Amino acid sequence: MTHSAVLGEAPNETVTSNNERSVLRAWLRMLACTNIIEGRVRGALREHFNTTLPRFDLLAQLDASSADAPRGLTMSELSRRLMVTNGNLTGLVDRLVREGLVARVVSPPDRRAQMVSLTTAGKSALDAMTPAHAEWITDMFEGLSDAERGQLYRLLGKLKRSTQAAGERIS
Amino acid sequence: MTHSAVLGEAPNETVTSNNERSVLRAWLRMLACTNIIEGRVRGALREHFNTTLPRFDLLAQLDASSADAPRGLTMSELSRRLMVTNGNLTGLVDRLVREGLVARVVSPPDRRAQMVSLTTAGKSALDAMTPAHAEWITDMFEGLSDAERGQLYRLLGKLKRSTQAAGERIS
DNA sequence: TCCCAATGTTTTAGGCTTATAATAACTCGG
DNA sequence: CCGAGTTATTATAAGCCTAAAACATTGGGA
Repeated sequence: MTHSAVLGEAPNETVTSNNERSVLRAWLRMLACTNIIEGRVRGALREHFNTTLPRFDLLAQLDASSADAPRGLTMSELSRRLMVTNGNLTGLVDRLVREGLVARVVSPPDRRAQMVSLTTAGKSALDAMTPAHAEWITDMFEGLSDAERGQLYRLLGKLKRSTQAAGERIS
Repeated sequence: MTHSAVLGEAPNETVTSNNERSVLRAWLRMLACTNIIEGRVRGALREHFNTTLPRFDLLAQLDASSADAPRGLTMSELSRRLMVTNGNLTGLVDRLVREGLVARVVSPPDRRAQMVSLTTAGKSALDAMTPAHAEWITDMFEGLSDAERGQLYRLLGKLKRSTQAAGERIS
């Protein structure tokens, strides 16, 4: 922790502080890692199961919610949990219904709402994909020890809280 | 903004190892952080500069390459550096040309190739955005100390190498 | 009862992204 | 010099994603 880091940079030609540079370096590396891993998962889902990451995520979310909500989730609740817009979900669910993996039925008590749920075929498809998905990720993290994974997890937790704090400073 | 934080559930404890769970936890948290930060940057670029992240990235890449390649980059070279497909770049450059931020001219020595370069307006637009962009990122990393940022950077470097090793195991 | 604000969903317009196919221009061996 | 293979780019088709507007239904007062 040098003086310059605390007190600000000497008046060089550079406007960018060391502080800022170290942040940008870390961010760009994190972005690169995420994109590599996500890209591999997308490619593997396509190659092995002929599907896409958003579809897998949707099926996984429905399955995870099945204890909580055995009759399924509404479009709005699903879009909240998947952190995507309602409009996006409309098309995504359309395609999964067409493939027979999810069912969408009007909710009797509120005819505006649609209950979306996994079909038997959807559950089977998900069960086939889940172990492979876990294996792909595990394989890509193989170079990190258990301790390092824990350290990464802890740091990312701190980063997540930091981003939330930053969000509140704006709002 | 996909890949919901759902997969950490282990409905079958006997199959999913602790090892695998710790990997999935770390991965989902990293994905969450990246999506949060990237989403904020996208929103801020749109709100403050009425532009998008891919366009900003393209301008930044051209600027970063200007020492290396003062006449600009070809479409293929640009797509390699931005890690997107050629077809993607065609539309992206189209829009930036329409906005007057980049120029695209046929390369005299090889009439198949297009040299893409920043216009004066493009350079000005980039210069206006760059400090704000750095500030947004810095703000979101504020909760991490210098040492923690370094630690994160180091761990991510190891992760990146790990993913590359995993890629070679497949190929 | 009827209106209207709130809520749930879809539509629309625009942009990003990929894989694959098509087109254009270059290079080089014969 | 000419055709085959290679390389650079664009076109196409499909899907993902968002914001904003439109549409549909509900529920609670006046």
